[in-house]
Amino acid sequence: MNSPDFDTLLNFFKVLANENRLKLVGILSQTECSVEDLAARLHLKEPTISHHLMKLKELNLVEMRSQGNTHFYKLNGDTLSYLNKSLFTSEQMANWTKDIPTEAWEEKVLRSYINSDCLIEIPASRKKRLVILKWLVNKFDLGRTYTEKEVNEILKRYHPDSATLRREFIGYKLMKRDKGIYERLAENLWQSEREIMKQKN
Amino acid sequence: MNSPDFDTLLNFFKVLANENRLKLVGILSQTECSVEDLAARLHLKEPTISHHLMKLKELNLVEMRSQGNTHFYKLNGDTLSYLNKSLFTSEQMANWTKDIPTEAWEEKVLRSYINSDCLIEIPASRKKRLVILKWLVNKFDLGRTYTEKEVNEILKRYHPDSATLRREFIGYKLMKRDKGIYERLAENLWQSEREIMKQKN
DNA sequence: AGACTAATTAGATATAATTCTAATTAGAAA
DNA sequence: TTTCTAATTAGAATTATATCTAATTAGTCT
Repeated sequence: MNSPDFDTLLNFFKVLANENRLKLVGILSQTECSVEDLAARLHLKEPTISHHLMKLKELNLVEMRSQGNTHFYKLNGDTLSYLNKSLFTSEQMANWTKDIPTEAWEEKVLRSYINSDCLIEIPASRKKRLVILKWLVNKFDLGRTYTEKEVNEILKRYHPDSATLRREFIGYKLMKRDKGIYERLAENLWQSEREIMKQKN
Repeated sequence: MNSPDFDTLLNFFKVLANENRLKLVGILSQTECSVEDLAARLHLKEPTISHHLMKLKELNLVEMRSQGNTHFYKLNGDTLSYLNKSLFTSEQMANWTKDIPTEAWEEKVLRSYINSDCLIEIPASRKKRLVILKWLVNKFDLGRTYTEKEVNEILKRYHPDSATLRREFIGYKLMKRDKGIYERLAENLWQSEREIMKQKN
């Protein structure tokens, strides 16, 4: 029995996020009831109760049994305990976000600072600058070295202030410099975003 | 640590019964995020995110930490697991209904068939008739016997058709008859409502 | 068959929730 | 100080939800 997906769970919360429906669940957990009876207990009209019971039934939270004209409803405890079982484990919640791209914000930053592959301006905020620098450092090959002149030449294709950008590469640990020779660093050596954010803007 | 009450739980469902808020919980369970970042990921404006985060914060579902201008939010896992722990036990749910009177429907029936202590009409439906008869049988003392004539006299105070009512007392097992002598039966000997409903109207 | 009962469906209205824009606040940088 | 940035608050507009009355359906009783 696998755990419920995002939509099922959302639906579950929506159905239970109503005072009278939650009370219905409470009542039906104790006893089997007719629509008329439930209407009297909650001081609502029968159509309203029917409407709520429909929503509960769609989720299999209640079961119905007919006896003549009367429809008796009761709780389906199995469904409840199934839904209730470890809904909020980390893995479970990670699943909900699987269709939400993590890089949405970075893409937005790139779109707003880069026009037809050219850097319009160097962002003032440290966080946004990192996004731009990560994009720029991709223009350099991994595993080969560059002289300062070479680095400047490549950077100038994107922005005139190559000196600042070159210095920032070092500051953000996207590149290392040894005796005037530059080399791109692997992603796992970069300063974590978390570390960067601990500093001031 | 006692379990949450009805209102807390209802609030919990209301807060989680929203697609974007549930997604926020999902994202924040994986990583700490700024408002700006969350807005980009969910394609919503910052004020909207702020608004949702407020609701989550009121329930202690998220925590906030400031760093300069930026507010970083993350999930408060403790609250989640507290709320998630055995919400739907029978005892728990029984608690929700403690302020809902069980007899609401019976009272409604009484109100509609009895006017200033007089029975307007004998209900056609078996279920409602039982309610009326239970009310009527209270007019007789427990532990003493009545002749048929005495029973009729008392019943006539409430409704002219005493014969029918008297016969129904026997049918519903609210009274017993032995050689023309009637006696009221204790409640625990009555036919259960469940039994009565198994019969047709 | 016709009358009655309980439940449901349809449609209208009232209430609540979501989301936006614009204005405001608080902190950081120039 | 002034400017900029990120977050929040206020207020309006859209959208969704809950509830009711009236009409319909299905089952019973006479």
